[in-house]
Amino acid sequence: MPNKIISMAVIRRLPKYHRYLKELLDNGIHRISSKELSEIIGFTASQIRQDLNNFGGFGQQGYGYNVGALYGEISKILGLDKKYNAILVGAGNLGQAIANYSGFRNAGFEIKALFDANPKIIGLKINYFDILDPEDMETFIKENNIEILIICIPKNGAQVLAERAIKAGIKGIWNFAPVDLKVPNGIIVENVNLTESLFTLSYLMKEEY
Amino acid sequence: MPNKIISMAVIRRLPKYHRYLKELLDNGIHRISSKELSEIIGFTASQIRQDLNNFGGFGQQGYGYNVGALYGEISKILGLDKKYNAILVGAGNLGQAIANYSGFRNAGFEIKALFDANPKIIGLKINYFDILDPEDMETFIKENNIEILIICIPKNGAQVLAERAIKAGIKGIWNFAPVDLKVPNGIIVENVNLTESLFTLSYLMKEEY
DNA sequence: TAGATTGTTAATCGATTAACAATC
DNA sequence: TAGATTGTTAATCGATTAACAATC
Repeated sequence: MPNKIISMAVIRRLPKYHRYLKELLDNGIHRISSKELSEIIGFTASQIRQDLNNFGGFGQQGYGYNVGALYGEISKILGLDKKYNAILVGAGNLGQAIANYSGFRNAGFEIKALFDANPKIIGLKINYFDILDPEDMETFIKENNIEILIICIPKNGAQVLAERAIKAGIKGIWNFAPVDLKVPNGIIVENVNLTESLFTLSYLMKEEY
Repeated sequence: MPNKIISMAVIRRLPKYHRYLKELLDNGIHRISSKELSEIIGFTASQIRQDLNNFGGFGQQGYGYNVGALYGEISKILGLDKKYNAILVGAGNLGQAIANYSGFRNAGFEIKALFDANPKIIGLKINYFDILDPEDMETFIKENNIEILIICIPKNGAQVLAERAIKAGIKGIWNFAPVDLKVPNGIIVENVNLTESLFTLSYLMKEEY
């Protein structure tokens, strides 16, 4: 199929549908109309129908959407029906926080090892994760089918690290370093920039609303 | 001044200008045109001029922009010319990672205390932060002029926590709990939803680009 | 002055909302 | 069947890009 191009605006709403549908399911709600969903998720009913119809006609006229079925569809759309192997580089506070968050593993993202340049912790096990030497990263990526690199080191080493991991075969980067990585076509980078987020809060607090 | 309304699209670009201008300054570059900046930041020159002109005419025809002056202007626009007192609730892995990130303090955001419901750590000091009892949060907010609440607890307690803190006087919430908080007008919420970010990466990796 | 580059208006593009025929 | 609600087209709104006069 000649994949229709989906705008980033739509893509960034998908995880929110996923989250709210899960909540509905947990609350035993099995059927919902775009109008009802709009009231709890905060998008317009029209936008919800437009968004979903980018991917297929999941609803039924006169009825609405089956919550479980729609949840399943969106899970598939998000690629959550497969497993991903990941490694995390930079086992500091933030790196360990992310590694230990069980939600990611439950969603199919398995962190296979942590890497850290600090010789004092290389070889240790922290919360069931082996801490390995970054020198050995490429070999590990190749031998363990690692698709995702999670970058939790300061900004200075991030670009070089990314390049090494890409050369070794990873396809996606979840980047917590405050730097815009330059990567070849086909490599996906998703940034989490905490400073940018905090500064946005600061801007909005300054305005007199 | 009857504040012109700035779109979120523009607002979310501001921290990026701030970051790149800082980098230019650090590299000893004191003058830049919108065209040159566009090449390093990845926005069009036209967009850069439009964005900046929402806030003032910071450039000079025939010359471009003075990097230091523009950096100062954007710092002010972001509200970084003042200090903010914050508290963080939920001193787990993620909470401690955020509390210990020195960049925030350097930018004027001071975390005055951590709060955690775990009786085993209440009263302790972790990395210079007092761990306090959440029971005492309201009093602490009032006595220490706390403006920002950082939420690092699981989603279930987040809404109630936010309401208590708002009643006690906080104005902004930096929310790491995967839930959309309902807050009164005038209270600012900035969400960091790691799961949504990871799922976006997953979606993009699934597509054959 | 001549050249460069901004500030700003106008044109275009894309995303959201509205409307309604199709249909369950 | 009648009522409800989708899927989808058309209209609107907003954001980005292009163009150029103003001006340093």
